[in-house]
Amino acid sequence: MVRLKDVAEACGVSVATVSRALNGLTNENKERTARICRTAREMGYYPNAAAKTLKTSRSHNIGILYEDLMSHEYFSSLIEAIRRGAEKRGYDLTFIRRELERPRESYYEHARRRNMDGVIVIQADFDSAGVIRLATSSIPTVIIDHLYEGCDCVTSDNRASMEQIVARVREKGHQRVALIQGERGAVSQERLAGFYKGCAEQGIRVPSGYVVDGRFHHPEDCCRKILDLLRLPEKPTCILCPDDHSCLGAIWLLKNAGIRVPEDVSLIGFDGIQLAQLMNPRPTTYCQDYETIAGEALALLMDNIENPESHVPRQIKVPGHILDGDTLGEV
Amino acid sequence: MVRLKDVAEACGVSVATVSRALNGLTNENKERTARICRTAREMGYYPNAAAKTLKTSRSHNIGILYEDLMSHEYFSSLIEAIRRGAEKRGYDLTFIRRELERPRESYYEHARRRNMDGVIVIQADFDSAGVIRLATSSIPTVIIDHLYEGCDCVTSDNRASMEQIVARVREKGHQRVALIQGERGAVSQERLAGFYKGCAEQGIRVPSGYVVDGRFHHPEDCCRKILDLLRLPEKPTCILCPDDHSCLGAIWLLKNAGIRVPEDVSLIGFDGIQLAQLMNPRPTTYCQDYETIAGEALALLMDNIENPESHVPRQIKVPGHILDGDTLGEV
DNA sequence: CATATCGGTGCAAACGATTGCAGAATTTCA
DNA sequence: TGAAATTCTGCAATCGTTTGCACCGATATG
Repeated sequence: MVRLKDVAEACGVSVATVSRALNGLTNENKERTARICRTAREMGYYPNAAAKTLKTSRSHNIGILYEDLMSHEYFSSLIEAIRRGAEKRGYDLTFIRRELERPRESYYEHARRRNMDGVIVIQADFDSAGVIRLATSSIPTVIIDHLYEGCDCVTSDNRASMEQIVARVREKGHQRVALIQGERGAVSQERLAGFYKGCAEQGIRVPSGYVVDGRFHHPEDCCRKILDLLRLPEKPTCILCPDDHSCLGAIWLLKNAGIRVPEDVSLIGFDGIQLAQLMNPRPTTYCQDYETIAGEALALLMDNIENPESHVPRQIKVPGHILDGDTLGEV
Repeated sequence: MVRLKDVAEACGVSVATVSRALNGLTNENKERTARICRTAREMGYYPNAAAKTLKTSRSHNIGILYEDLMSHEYFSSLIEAIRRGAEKRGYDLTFIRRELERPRESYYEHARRRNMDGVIVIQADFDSAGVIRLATSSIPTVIIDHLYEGCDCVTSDNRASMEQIVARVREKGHQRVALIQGERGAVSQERLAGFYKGCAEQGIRVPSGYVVDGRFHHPEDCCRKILDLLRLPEKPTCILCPDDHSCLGAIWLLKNAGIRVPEDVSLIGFDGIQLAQLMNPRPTTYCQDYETIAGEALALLMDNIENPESHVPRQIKVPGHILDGDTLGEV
């Protein structure tokens, strides 16, 4: 391995000079500096990240925290977008280990041990001690899809999304609209608020029993809740599902019960996963703009990393858009 | 940050002693050792990975290389499986940057700079100089879904998979079976060989023009090739697609041409992605066992990392299985 | 009792980079 | 031309670990 020292010897200067030349802490156009850079390149020199990190306590490495579900397209697309952004800014991405695996190492400790400059939380149990510890620690952290007080957060504009969806549903003539929520949390709260607001604006009455608790990414649960809703005396004509995966799974499962979508009931998804566009029926859904979400998250993180003193935590809401499919019928 | 030195002072011993105590290089049961470990824990000590790496030149970090397509379920599932395995063995995973982004940093240099102990190549242009450089370097490398001479490789048993598929297709009565290949490469070669062997065994004649070049993960291309095949004077009744994504996309696109699957033509996919099971029709496909693929890849990598001298490169073929769906009809 | 053995300990030198400091070289300006 | 100002350079300390070496006390052996 070629060290700074080797380059220094080859050039007949000190390591300090080489270090400064390579890092541009000296006049670029000076002939000697140029020669050093060229020699370094020729010798195949590249800096040792560990040494650099040790000395500067900056690793140019950021942690990605998610607990499972990476194989869901929404999350993997998000990670991919983050990766592209991080690359562009000269950062690498390392997965944070799940706490389960290493008994005594918390997320926080892992991030510290690896000298991570910051962490982006993609998907986790936001009520768990581990995540809270991380979010309230001195390590710059950005949370996606949840809201913590005093912490950088990026989410889709869940409230507005619901208002838009309700408006679209109303356009199609629906008067009886139900909502299946995902797990309790900031996202669900926002969506619920948007749902009520949208219904109020559209003059849609929401009978009790039209808003039910459910789970994200859980087709069976979603299907069960749909069947429950359809057994109500005054049954809904359109049901909003927590996400595309639940929605699509539910459609599949409903077939067994002889229920067709959208003929018997309209369904709306959430996320806008690509592959779903190859489905039959294609879900009508709300596309989250994960490119922008990733970009905003990185921007916040970079600001926090680079200006830790002046950085003020923000909560950013990213708008998405409705994608029309086949699961929302006319009434 | 708590350093070894702090623990040493608190215990009234030298840093060397603490280091040895924590790393178990001394008699565990000794009372003093136990006390040091306890104190370290109480003080919230955890080792600094950068310092450790610098000194030992082992980072316990492995690189993941893929160039795009992470949002495809097959790849994200594979990465997830690798992550779980790596975690269990005490390793972290870091993405290798695409060469495009940083003009002068190659995959090899990135891996070296970050002191990566090894690299797993998930998906890449296997003919590119960068990947070859990496695979032939001194950095332990495992390739998934390709074969390099003298390098650890793990793939599905592509040859056998095709034989099985052809047998299943024959069972359903098909006599005219065509194959759309993915990009040229080891995987396609193996599948082609398996296809011919399977056809020979089943007594299926393969007219010229029944084997066409195509692309992986490219629905439009796949659809075009299918239409071409269906224009042949003696048109096939069953077509094997390069992968599920192409197959599903093609089904969707074929609708526009008024072609129904499996009524007008049977299609077979490859990969066995989960979400496809919620589709209509569900693809009949070959499930790759990515848990096992990930496990084998890690096992090879670990062996290479830990016994670089005695390690001999191997090529492992992992069997999968056929998943029956709706796209293979009876003739 | 003297000597060899042995486990445990501390000292100090690495690993490969960055950076404050002081002095050398260069430039600026009178 | 000479002094002051400015830029560049090398020295050496440092980041937090690991580890070879020498040493020490305790135990085993003759």
